[in-house]
Amino acid sequence: MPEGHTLHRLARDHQRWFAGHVLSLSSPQGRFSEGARALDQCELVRVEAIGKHLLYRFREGTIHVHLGLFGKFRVWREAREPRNSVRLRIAAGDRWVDLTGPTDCSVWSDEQVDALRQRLGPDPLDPQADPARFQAALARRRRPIGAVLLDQAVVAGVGNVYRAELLFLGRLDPRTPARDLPAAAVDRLWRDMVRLFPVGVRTNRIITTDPGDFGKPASRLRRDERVWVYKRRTCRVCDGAIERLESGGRTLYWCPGCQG
DNA sequence: CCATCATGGATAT
DNA sequence: TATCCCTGATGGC
Repeated sequence: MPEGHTLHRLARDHQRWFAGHVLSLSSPQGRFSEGARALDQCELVRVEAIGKHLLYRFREGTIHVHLGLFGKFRVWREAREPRNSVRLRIAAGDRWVDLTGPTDCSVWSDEQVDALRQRLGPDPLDPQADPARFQAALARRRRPIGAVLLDQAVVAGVGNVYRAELLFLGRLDPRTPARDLPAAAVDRLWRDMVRLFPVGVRTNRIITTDPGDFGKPASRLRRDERVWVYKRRTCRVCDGAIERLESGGRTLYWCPGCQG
């Protein structure tokens, strides 16, 4: 789940449930006890997402959460004992939210938040994002586009599923050096992100196909129907075999017949 | 029961 | 490029 859309969806939900409320914070697992205590019973001002990062802003400080590969939130509508692995529990009114397995959950200063903004590339889910920064970053890199799309300093929020899908939609060979891409291809990558990420936020799933093609609503699509290549065996377009390629340290799925 | 794998990323070399 | 960290689901024995 945790590519950029997941974090933006969480920010939206948690903003709705918790902003303006005084929160009860705890760390049943114990590894965030100090931070939870520091901000316990403070009023949450707002929740925001930047790329794959989640920020809970209080007047007294900010809680930064990065889910990594394993992080997960679970939501309850009635009180219940948290499992032992819960790093952070947030409670207010009749909502209980438990966070397990994050790469990071810590209290940040405003300076640290600024530094994060500095080091991340433009986030296609941010209405203010500047596509020129994305174009410029690609023009500077000779590494393969497949690896470059995972670099959060180039564009914030893309993960292993979206990168495979974006490359397929653009019919791009993942091994192409980023700076060799024609302007039209770079343009298309950005436009596809701006088009698809909000679908991810809305549905809380990565969907890059057109549900209409299957004659059913997005919520009813099977997993292999929601994507063009990721973890698929055959290509929807040419029926050729989908191949796996190690790229940027992760497994990239692509169709050699269609891409390139 | 245990090994493997996963939508991520920091750090060491 | 390799190693490590975070957790949980799954499949083989």
